Amino acid sequence: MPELPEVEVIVRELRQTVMNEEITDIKVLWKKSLVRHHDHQPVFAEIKDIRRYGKFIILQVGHVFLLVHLRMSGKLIVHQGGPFSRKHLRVYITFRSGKSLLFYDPRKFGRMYLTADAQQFLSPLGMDALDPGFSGREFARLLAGKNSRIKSFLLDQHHLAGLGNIYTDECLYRAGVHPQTRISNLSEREVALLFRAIKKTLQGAIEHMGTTLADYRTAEGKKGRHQRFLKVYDREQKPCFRCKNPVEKKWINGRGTHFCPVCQPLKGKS
DNA sequence: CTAATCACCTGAAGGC
DNA sequence: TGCCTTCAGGTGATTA
Repeated sequence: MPELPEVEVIVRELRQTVMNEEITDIKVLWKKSLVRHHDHQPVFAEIKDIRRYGKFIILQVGHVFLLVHLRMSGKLIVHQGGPFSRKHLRVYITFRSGKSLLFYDPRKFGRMYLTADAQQFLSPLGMDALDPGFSGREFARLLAGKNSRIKSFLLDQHHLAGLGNIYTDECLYRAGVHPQTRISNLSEREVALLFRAIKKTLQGAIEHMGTTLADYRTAEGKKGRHQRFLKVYDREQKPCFRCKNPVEKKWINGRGTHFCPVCQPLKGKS
Protein backbone atom coordinates (compact mmCIF):
# COMPACT_ATOMS: atom_id res chain seq x y z
CA MET A 1 0.00 0.00 0.00
CA PRO A 2 1.98 2.94 1.23
CA GLU A 3 5.04 4.33 -0.49
CA LEU A 4 7.27 7.20 0.60
CA PRO A 5 4.63 9.97 0.39
CA GLU A 6 2.02 8.06 2.39
CA VAL A 7 4.58 7.14 5.05
CA GLU A 8 5.76 10.76 5.22
CA VAL A 9 2.20 11.99 5.79
CA ILE A 10 1.69 9.41 8.53
CA VAL A 11 4.96 10.42 10.21
CA ARG A 12 4.04 14.11 10.16
CA GLU A 13 0.72 13.37 11.80
CA LEU A 14 2.31 11.10 14.38
CA ARG A 15 4.64 13.95 15.34
CA GLN A 16 1.63 16.13 15.99
CA THR A 17 -0.26 13.51 17.99
CA VAL A 18 1.96 11.03 19.84
CA MET A 19 5.33 12.76 20.33
CA ASN A 20 6.38 12.50 24.01
CA GLU A 21 3.49 10.16 24.79
CA GLU A 22 4.40 7.51 27.35
CA ILE A 23 3.73 3.92 26.36
CA THR A 24 2.04 1.93 29.12
CA ASP A 25 1.23 -1.25 27.24
CA ILE A 26 1.73 -3.09 23.95
CA LYS A 27 -0.80 -5.77 23.04
CA VAL A 28 -0.05 -8.20 20.22
CA LEU A 29 -3.09 -9.84 18.65
CA TRP A 30 -1.23 -11.47 15.72
CA LYS A 31 2.14 -12.67 16.91
CA LYS A 32 4.07 -12.29 13.67
CA SER A 33 3.13 -8.62 13.38
CA LEU A 34 5.57 -7.62 16.14
CA VAL A 35 9.11 -8.91 15.77
CA ARG A 36 11.22 -8.67 18.90
CA HIS A 37 14.68 -8.38 17.42
CA HIS A 38 17.21 -10.22 19.62
CA ASP A 39 14.26 -10.96 21.93
CA HIS A 40 13.89 -7.32 22.84
CA GLN A 41 11.15 -6.88 25.39
CA PRO A 42 8.69 -4.04 25.01
CA VAL A 43 9.90 -0.90 26.74
CA PHE A 44 7.42 1.34 28.46
CA ALA A 45 8.84 4.79 27.97
CA GLU A 46 8.24 8.03 26.11
CA ILE A 47 8.31 8.44 22.36
CA LYS A 48 11.30 10.70 21.96
CA ASP A 49 11.63 10.89 18.20
CA ILE A 50 9.55 10.10 15.12
CA ARG A 51 11.03 9.96 11.66
CA ARG A 52 10.97 8.17 8.32
CA TYR A 53 13.53 6.42 6.16
CA GLY A 54 12.28 5.11 2.84
CA LYS A 55 9.06 3.33 3.72
CA PHE A 56 10.04 2.73 7.36
CA ILE A 57 8.42 4.63 10.21
CA ILE A 58 10.92 4.98 13.06
CA LEU A 59 9.72 5.62 16.59
CA GLN A 60 12.36 6.08 19.25
CA VAL A 61 10.99 4.82 22.56
CA GLY A 62 13.35 5.49 25.43
CA HIS A 63 16.59 3.92 24.26
CA VAL A 64 15.09 1.46 21.81
CA PHE A 65 13.42 1.74 18.41
CA LEU A 66 10.06 0.64 17.16
CA LEU A 67 10.30 0.38 13.38
CA VAL A 68 7.11 -0.01 11.39
CA HIS A 69 6.83 -1.23 7.80
CA LEU A 70 3.26 -1.20 6.51
CA ARG A 71 3.95 -3.35 3.43
CA MET A 72 0.75 -3.84 1.43
CA SER A 73 -2.18 -3.28 3.76
CA GLY A 74 -0.85 -1.93 7.06
CA LYS A 75 -2.39 1.11 8.71
CA LEU A 76 -1.14 3.03 11.72
CA ILE A 77 -3.98 4.94 13.34
CA VAL A 78 -3.93 7.24 16.36
CA HIS A 79 -6.99 6.80 18.52
CA GLN A 80 -7.96 9.47 21.03
CA GLY A 81 -9.63 7.13 23.54
CA GLY A 82 -12.73 5.00 23.98
CA PRO A 83 -13.62 1.83 22.10
CA PHE A 84 -12.13 0.93 18.72
CA SER A 85 -12.70 -1.72 16.08
CA ARG A 86 -10.78 -4.98 16.44
CA LYS A 87 -11.30 -6.06 12.87
CA HIS A 88 -7.84 -6.68 11.36
CA LEU A 89 -6.25 -5.13 14.44
CA ARG A 90 -2.85 -6.83 14.90
CA VAL A 91 -1.05 -4.72 17.52
CA TYR A 92 -2.07 -1.84 19.72
CA ILE A 93 -0.11 0.46 21.96
CA THR A 94 -1.71 2.36 24.79
CA PHE A 95 -0.43 5.62 26.24
CA ARG A 96 -0.69 7.06 29.73
CA SER A 97 -2.81 9.90 28.34
CA GLY A 98 -5.51 7.45 27.25
CA LYS A 99 -4.65 7.74 23.57
CA SER A 100 -3.62 4.64 21.66
CA LEU A 101 -1.77 3.73 18.49
CA LEU A 102 -3.48 1.01 16.46
CA PHE A 103 -1.78 -1.21 13.89
CA TYR A 104 -4.35 -2.66 11.49
CA ASP A 105 -3.20 -5.02 8.76
CA PRO A 106 -5.69 -7.23 6.89
CA ARG A 107 -3.05 -9.11 4.88
CA LYS A 108 -0.61 -9.51 7.77
CA PHE A 109 2.43 -8.60 5.65
CA GLY A 110 3.29 -5.51 7.67
CA ARG A 111 5.75 -5.67 10.55
CA MET A 112 6.68 -3.80 13.69
CA TYR A 113 10.25 -4.41 14.83
CA LEU A 114 11.40 -3.75 18.37
CA THR A 115 15.16 -3.29 18.36
CA ALA A 116 18.06 -1.46 19.93
CA ASP A 117 19.73 -1.25 16.54
CA ALA A 118 17.68 0.53 13.89
CA GLN A 119 20.65 0.61 11.54
CA GLN A 120 20.48 -3.13 11.12
CA PHE A 121 17.22 -2.57 9.24
CA LEU A 122 18.08 0.72 7.55
CA SER A 123 21.64 0.27 6.37
CA PRO A 124 20.74 -2.22 3.60
CA LEU A 125 18.57 0.50 2.06
CA GLY A 126 19.70 2.98 -0.55
CA MET A 127 19.50 6.71 -0.01
CA ASP A 128 16.07 8.10 0.77
CA ALA A 129 14.55 9.53 -2.40
CA LEU A 130 13.74 12.85 -0.71
CA ASP A 131 17.07 13.20 1.06
CA PRO A 132 18.64 16.49 -0.06
CA GLY A 133 21.79 14.44 -0.60
CA PHE A 134 20.00 12.51 -3.32
CA SER A 135 21.04 14.74 -6.21
CA GLY A 136 21.02 14.37 -9.96
CA ARG A 137 24.72 13.62 -9.80
CA GLU A 138 24.11 10.95 -7.15
CA PHE A 139 21.35 9.41 -9.28
CA ALA A 140 23.67 9.22 -12.28
CA ARG A 141 26.29 7.63 -10.05
CA LEU A 142 23.80 4.99 -8.86
CA LEU A 143 22.87 4.13 -12.44
CA ALA A 144 26.43 3.94 -13.71
CA GLY A 145 27.45 0.46 -14.78
CA LYS A 146 23.98 -1.01 -14.24
CA ASN A 147 22.14 -2.81 -16.97
CA SER A 148 18.81 -3.84 -15.49
CA ARG A 149 15.53 -2.35 -16.66
CA ILE A 150 14.78 1.03 -15.17
CA LYS A 151 11.50 0.10 -13.49
CA SER A 152 12.95 -2.82 -11.57
CA PHE A 153 15.91 -0.65 -10.56
CA LEU A 154 13.64 2.07 -9.17
CA LEU A 155 11.55 -0.46 -7.25
CA ASP A 156 14.61 -1.96 -5.58
CA GLN A 157 14.91 -0.30 -2.16
CA HIS A 158 18.60 -1.23 -1.96
CA HIS A 159 19.33 1.31 -4.68
CA LEU A 160 16.93 4.11 -3.77
CA ALA A 161 14.48 3.99 -0.88
CA GLY A 162 10.89 5.13 -1.14
CA LEU A 163 9.43 4.39 -4.57
CA GLY A 164 6.78 1.71 -5.01
CA ASN A 165 4.64 0.60 -7.91
CA ILE A 166 2.40 3.66 -8.17
CA TYR A 167 5.06 6.35 -8.04
CA THR A 168 7.51 4.43 -10.20
CA ASP A 169 4.93 4.35 -12.99
CA GLU A 170 4.12 8.02 -12.41
CA CYS A 171 7.78 9.08 -12.50
CA LEU A 172 8.52 7.15 -15.68
CA TYR A 173 5.51 8.70 -17.37
CA ARG A 174 6.51 12.19 -16.31
CA ALA A 175 10.00 11.63 -17.68
CA GLY A 176 8.73 10.00 -20.89
CA VAL A 177 10.73 6.84 -20.25
CA HIS A 178 9.47 3.33 -21.01
CA PRO A 179 9.55 1.10 -17.90
CA GLN A 180 11.49 -1.63 -19.73
CA THR A 181 14.29 0.64 -20.88
CA ARG A 182 17.73 -0.73 -20.13
CA ILE A 183 19.62 1.62 -17.83
CA SER A 184 22.56 1.65 -20.24
CA ASN A 185 20.22 2.96 -22.97
CA LEU A 186 19.12 6.01 -20.97
CA SER A 187 20.43 9.31 -22.31
CA GLU A 188 21.89 11.93 -19.98
CA ARG A 189 18.82 14.03 -20.64
CA GLU A 190 16.49 11.15 -19.69
CA VAL A 191 18.39 10.56 -16.46
CA ALA A 192 18.01 14.25 -15.61
CA LEU A 193 14.30 14.21 -16.47
CA LEU A 194 13.77 11.10 -14.39
CA PHE A 195 15.60 12.59 -11.43
CA ARG A 196 13.40 15.68 -11.51
CA ALA A 197 10.31 13.50 -11.97
CA ILE A 198 11.13 11.54 -8.82
CA LYS A 199 11.48 14.64 -6.65
CA LYS A 200 8.44 16.42 -8.11
CA THR A 201 6.16 13.40 -8.08
CA LEU A 202 6.92 12.51 -4.47
CA GLN A 203 6.64 16.09 -3.26
CA GLY A 204 3.34 16.56 -5.08
CA ALA A 205 1.91 13.40 -3.59
CA ILE A 206 2.87 14.52 -0.09
CA GLU A 207 1.12 17.85 -0.64
CA HIS A 208 -2.00 15.88 -1.56
CA MET A 209 -1.67 13.74 1.59
CA GLY A 210 -0.88 10.59 -0.39
CA THR A 211 -2.85 8.32 -2.73
CA THR A 212 -5.95 6.52 -1.48
CA LEU A 213 -6.99 3.99 -4.10
CA ALA A 214 -8.64 1.64 -1.64
CA ASP A 215 -7.60 1.53 1.96
CA TYR A 216 -4.68 3.88 2.65
CA ARG A 217 -5.48 6.23 5.53
CA THR A 218 -3.35 8.81 7.30
CA ALA A 219 -2.59 8.38 11.01
CA GLU A 220 -5.69 10.48 11.68
CA GLY A 221 -7.77 8.14 9.53
CA LYS A 222 -8.14 10.54 6.62
CA LYS A 223 -7.98 9.68 2.92
CA GLY A 224 -5.36 11.13 0.62
CA ARG A 225 -6.25 13.16 -2.48
CA HIS A 226 -3.43 12.34 -4.87
CA GLN A 227 -5.43 9.59 -6.64
CA ARG A 228 -7.18 12.46 -8.46
CA PHE A 229 -3.84 13.61 -9.83
CA LEU A 230 -2.40 10.32 -11.06
CA LYS A 231 -1.27 10.52 -14.69
CA VAL A 232 -1.03 6.83 -15.64
CA TYR A 233 -1.44 4.56 -12.64
CA ASP A 234 -4.94 3.06 -12.56
CA ARG A 235 -5.75 4.71 -15.91
CA GLU A 236 -5.68 1.64 -18.16
CA GLN A 237 -7.38 2.29 -21.54
CA LYS A 238 -8.04 5.91 -20.61
CA PRO A 239 -6.61 8.61 -22.88
CA CYS A 240 -3.09 9.77 -22.13
CA PHE A 241 -3.26 13.35 -20.87
CA ARG A 242 -0.49 14.32 -23.26
CA CYS A 243 -1.29 12.53 -26.56
CA LYS A 244 -4.82 11.11 -26.04
CA ASN A 245 -3.81 7.57 -26.98
CA PRO A 246 -4.96 4.88 -24.53
CA VAL A 247 -2.79 4.18 -21.51
CA GLU A 248 -1.50 0.61 -21.55
CA LYS A 249 -1.23 -1.82 -18.66
CA LYS A 250 1.20 -4.70 -18.92
CA TRP A 251 2.64 -7.26 -16.56
CA ILE A 252 6.28 -6.19 -16.01
CA ASN A 253 8.54 -7.31 -13.14
CA GLY A 254 5.60 -9.22 -11.76
CA ARG A 255 3.76 -5.94 -11.23
CA GLY A 256 0.96 -4.28 -13.11
CA THR A 257 2.70 -1.53 -15.05
CA HIS A 258 0.96 1.50 -16.55
CA PHE A 259 2.48 3.61 -19.29
CA CYS A 260 1.72 5.47 -22.51
CA PRO A 261 3.23 3.55 -25.44
CA VAL A 262 3.39 6.75 -27.50
CA CYS A 263 4.87 9.18 -24.94
CA GLN A 264 7.11 6.48 -23.45
CA PRO A 265 8.51 4.64 -26.47
CA LEU A 266 10.94 1.80 -25.83
CA LYS A 267 14.29 2.93 -27.15
CA GLY A 268 17.41 0.93 -27.68
CA LYS A 269 17.90 -2.79 -27.94
CA SER A 270 16.18 -4.71 -25.16
C1' DC B 1 24.68 -9.23 -11.97
C1' DT B 2 19.92 -9.96 -13.77
C1' DA B 3 15.41 -12.08 -14.07
C1' DA B 4 11.72 -15.01 -12.89
C1' DT B 5 8.98 -17.40 -9.47
C1' DC B 6 7.26 -18.27 -5.09
C1' DA B 7 5.93 -17.31 -0.41
C1' DC B 8 3.73 -14.60 2.94
C1' DC B 9 -2.03 -13.36 3.67
C1' DT B 10 -6.80 -11.57 3.11
C1' DG B 11 -10.52 -9.43 0.72
C1' DA B 12 -12.72 -7.37 -3.24
C1' DA B 13 -14.30 -7.79 -7.82
C1' DG B 14 -15.59 -10.09 -11.94
C1' DG B 15 -17.01 -14.23 -14.72
C1' DC B 16 -20.13 -17.97 -14.96
C1' DT C 1 -26.44 -16.93 -4.28
C1' DG C 2 -22.16 -19.08 -4.63
C1' DC C 3 -18.00 -20.88 -6.50
C1' DC C 4 -13.79 -19.94 -8.89
C1' DT C 5 -10.10 -16.99 -10.57
C1' DT C 6 -7.50 -12.89 -10.58
C1' DC C 7 -5.60 -9.02 -8.61
C1' DA C 8 -3.81 -5.65 -5.00
C1' DG C 9 0.06 -0.02 -3.13
C1' DG C 10 5.82 -4.87 -0.73
C1' DT C 11 9.80 -7.49 -0.10
C1' DG C 12 12.98 -11.42 0.83
C1' DA C 13 14.43 -16.06 -0.51
C1' DT C 14 15.34 -19.19 -3.97
C1' DT C 15 16.33 -20.76 -8.46
C1' DA C 16 18.20 -20.37 -13.25
